[in-house]
Amino acid sequence: MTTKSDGAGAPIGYDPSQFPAFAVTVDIVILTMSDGALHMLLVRRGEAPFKGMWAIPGGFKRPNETLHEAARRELAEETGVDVPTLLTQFGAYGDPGRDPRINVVTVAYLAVLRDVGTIVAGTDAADALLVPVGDVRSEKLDLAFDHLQIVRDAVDRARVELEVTGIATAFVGPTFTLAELRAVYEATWGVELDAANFRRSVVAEDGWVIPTGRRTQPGPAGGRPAELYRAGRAWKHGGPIHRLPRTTERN
Amino acid sequence: MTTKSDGAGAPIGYDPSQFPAFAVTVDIVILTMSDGALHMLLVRRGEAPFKGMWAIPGGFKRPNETLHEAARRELAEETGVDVPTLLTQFGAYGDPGRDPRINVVTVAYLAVLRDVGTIVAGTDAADALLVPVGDVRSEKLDLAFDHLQIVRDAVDRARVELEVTGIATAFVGPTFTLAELRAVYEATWGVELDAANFRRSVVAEDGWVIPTGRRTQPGPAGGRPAELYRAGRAWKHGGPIHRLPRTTERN
DNA sequence: ATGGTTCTGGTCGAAAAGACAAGAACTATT
DNA sequence: AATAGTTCTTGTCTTTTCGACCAGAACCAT
Repeated sequence: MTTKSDGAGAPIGYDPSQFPAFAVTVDIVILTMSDGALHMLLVRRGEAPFKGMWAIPGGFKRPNETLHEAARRELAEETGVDVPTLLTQFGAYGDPGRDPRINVVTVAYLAVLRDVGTIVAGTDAADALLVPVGDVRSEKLDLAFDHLQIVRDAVDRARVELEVTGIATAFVGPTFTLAELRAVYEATWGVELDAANFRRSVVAEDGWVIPTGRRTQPGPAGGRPAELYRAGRAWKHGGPIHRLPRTTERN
Repeated sequence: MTTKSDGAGAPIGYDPSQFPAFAVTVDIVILTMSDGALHMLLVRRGEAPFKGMWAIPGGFKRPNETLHEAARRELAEETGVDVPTLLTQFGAYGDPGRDPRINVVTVAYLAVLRDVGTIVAGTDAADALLVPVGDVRSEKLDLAFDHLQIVRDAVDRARVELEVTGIATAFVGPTFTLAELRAVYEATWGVELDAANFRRSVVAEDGWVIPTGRRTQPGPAGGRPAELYRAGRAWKHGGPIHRLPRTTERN
């Protein structure tokens, strides 16, 4: 049994055989926009348990690295992408039996990326797949372990982050139209926003987006060419809150 | 080394000797209001390392319990308090060397409680102390391990929760005045709010607080007796956002 | 030219935020 | 008892923001 003699936060007078041993892993949920819908990256498991099922990329934490470094390393190893700052830790999962063989506690990270092509480049493409998040959340796609719960939490967190910080610009390219940016909000929230009001709300926030002066080519259906913007400073936690305009009934 | 052959989220074909072993602990930051200021509960370490220093209560996770259960159990063991729903996980910490002896990954929880008397009752009072959070954050009080960082993150999280959910009512008693509730916001945010506007903002939010019809005894300085309220439904994550009124320049 | 589509800017009413004044209900002091 | 000081509550006013909707601008297709 554990020593609870002094009530301190960490074990006292322990030796390595006195506490239950756990494996610690990190899992990374990669979100990205594709075809106007929110997608995420999955990998297929090649061995038991859950052989053949889809899972979130991840792996063991090593003793000589931080959790954040482990997540960054695993992501780089499996996808070839280096995302130093965009990794956000959003939860730890340690239910007994979540891995049928050993005791595993996993720490989950969230990354929002814009370019899908460079993501799958570094890994075996046959084992990696970009799927709509909606298919995962609606259980049209079964995930290994408790990864469904992890994905749900990841999307919830992404919504909050989207509202509080400025990571929405991480979803789009280095230069983007406000319609693309609006699509990110609409896809993650499942709502429809007024284009005019969204524009004002975004532009009014000082330094959020910076106009480049250039314009896009209109789509095949025509339409007025949209102005191109680039991302301003991306706010960290604790920055001012950016509320996105709500939409109400319309007639 | 770890197998990264298939790029799946958890180890494949492993056996218990194939992955680095970690101890997993849970730490609980207990926040409460006392004398109009935000306080937190600390325990004193009786043995090395960090002997004699203050630390957050916590302890080992067991293999047959969830992280949440572990936090709840450790909190009950050390403080005699049972808080089934108010425990919020807010971070995992696993930097190498954060415990000088073994590899420890800790999962941190946040609890906001109202009644201090019942908290310290269940434990050895000599080892437990309620201190102002300000003293910890300003490093007037040294904490063991990386607990200072954990406390800082806890308060940051509490502020967000306060703004997004209705847990502010968890800080105050079962029945409270709006001035007490306002003090919670002012203490955690370090701002001053207009009493009249705060009242409206809180009462307008439907079901947030419920008037009891009774009144308080005025303080020694007199003053009009305040109406007593009790907490309405406490909103969970995903509920409507309650913005607290901002205060601007005054002259 | 004409109609359809998409982005941009303008306006207008409703709602909310914030400042401030005034009243209400108490205690303490003279 | 009258008065002053304190604290909570209510009222009102101005300013800002939100959300809806319309009209124009700039493109495509036929």
